[in-house]
Amino acid sequence: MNENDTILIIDDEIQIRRLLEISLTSNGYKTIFASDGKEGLTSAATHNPSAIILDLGLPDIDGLELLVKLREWFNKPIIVLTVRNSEDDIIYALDKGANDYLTKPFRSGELLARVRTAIRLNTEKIDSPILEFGSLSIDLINHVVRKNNEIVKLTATEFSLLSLLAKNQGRVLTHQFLLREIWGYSYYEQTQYLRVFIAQLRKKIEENPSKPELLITESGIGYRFGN
Amino acid sequence: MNENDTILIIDDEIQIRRLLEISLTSNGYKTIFASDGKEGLTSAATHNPSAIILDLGLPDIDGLELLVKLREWFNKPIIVLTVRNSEDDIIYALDKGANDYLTKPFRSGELLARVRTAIRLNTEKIDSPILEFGSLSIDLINHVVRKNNEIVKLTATEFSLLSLLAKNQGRVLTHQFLLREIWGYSYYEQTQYLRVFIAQLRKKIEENPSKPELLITESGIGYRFGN
DNA sequence: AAATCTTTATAAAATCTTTATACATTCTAT
DNA sequence: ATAGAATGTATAAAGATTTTATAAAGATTT
Repeated sequence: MNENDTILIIDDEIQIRRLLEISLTSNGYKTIFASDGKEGLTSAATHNPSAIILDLGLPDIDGLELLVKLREWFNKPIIVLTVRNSEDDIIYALDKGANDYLTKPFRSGELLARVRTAIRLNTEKIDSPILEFGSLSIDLINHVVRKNNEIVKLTATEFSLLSLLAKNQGRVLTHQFLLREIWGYSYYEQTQYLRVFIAQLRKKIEENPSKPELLITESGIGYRFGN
Repeated sequence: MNENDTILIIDDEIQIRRLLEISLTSNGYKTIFASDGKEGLTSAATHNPSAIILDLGLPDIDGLELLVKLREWFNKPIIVLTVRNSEDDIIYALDKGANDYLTKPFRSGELLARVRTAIRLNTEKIDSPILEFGSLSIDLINHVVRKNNEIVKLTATEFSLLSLLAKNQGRVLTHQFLLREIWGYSYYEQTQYLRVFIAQLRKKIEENPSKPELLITESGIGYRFGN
């Protein structure tokens, strides 16, 4: 379930960090910590966590500013956890892209439930468990791809790439986006990786790999799955 | 924006209903009310609201039961709004599919922000801005252009030019402006580029490329999309 | 040792730029 | 008012550049 979910905590209070670490790790999450805004930004970029818990009172920049900066590219849940209880802050944070807003002191069971909810809402509309496209089926939960009911053997990277494209069927995903999502934040220039893996996928899932009907090239932009 | 969003309020307290009605309608939402669980279920089914605000203390059945029943088929946001403040209730409600949980008394600005957030999170990945012009559609986010529902393959530059013109439908954009926006600041004299690309676009999207109806020439000035 | 991922090399394809040419429109001098 | 010049436009096509597909070698991981 949440075995691979990493939560980034951006907060400089030692006690809060301890508390969060205990309750999150004992519920199967991995945790990373950042104690100021700058560290938070780079950590989000390098680790690509499944969610961020963000304090607003940071030593270097205001948490709401950081929220806005993160939202320029970070599309996973951001849960604000802060002592600031003014309605203005709450409204501002939610309207700037926060998924939830909790005030300290907080109850750790509730926080956990809200983390679960945020992650669930973020993934459920994408992850219908089995995607079907003609004779191709992609089982996202069991990591199994079938073509004409026969299992196609894909490597981990091939599967990630295929499922990311398939989940966004009909949409052009840019080279940058694909590279950042699958290889990591700093790999956005390694376009060649994509070409190699797209070619491998086409060999495995296309009826006629030289005339692809599923994995479509958008020259100069990226790739698209299906129409 | 939220002009067509209808919110169903399932709550039997008159004062809460009045308060919610005022703040929601004055922010552009339509409201429907149900005062017990049974009415709530049928109302959700018949009106298919964009979100539900659910009180847990209902006269006929427990709100958490109703939540579970609703979630069997209702996939839009459900925001629980209740006096019940026990952590168990909060965790249970969130894990059973509530999108948010607010306790009474509540601040109406915050409630509105949470409603906005819930609706945004529910829809943001599903629909993207699509420009429609007769049989032509331009999906700006997914970078897909369709004519009579068939995908028109455009190059990156062609797409930029078309979407820039279409976003400014009816407005004349000068040669200089178009060249600077798409090719770069110093390209403002390369009017010939525009002619070449406009001609290519007309071949791809006009019914009759020699009598353009979408990409209109404004001689000596620039080009215009549509009327 | 086998499988997978990364990197390099190269040919092919697609796209963009530039040139050439024909057509259309506006302006000007008679 | 009209011939002719000047300006603006459409389009095809050649040339240059960028992007892509693919195989295969090297590195890394399992």
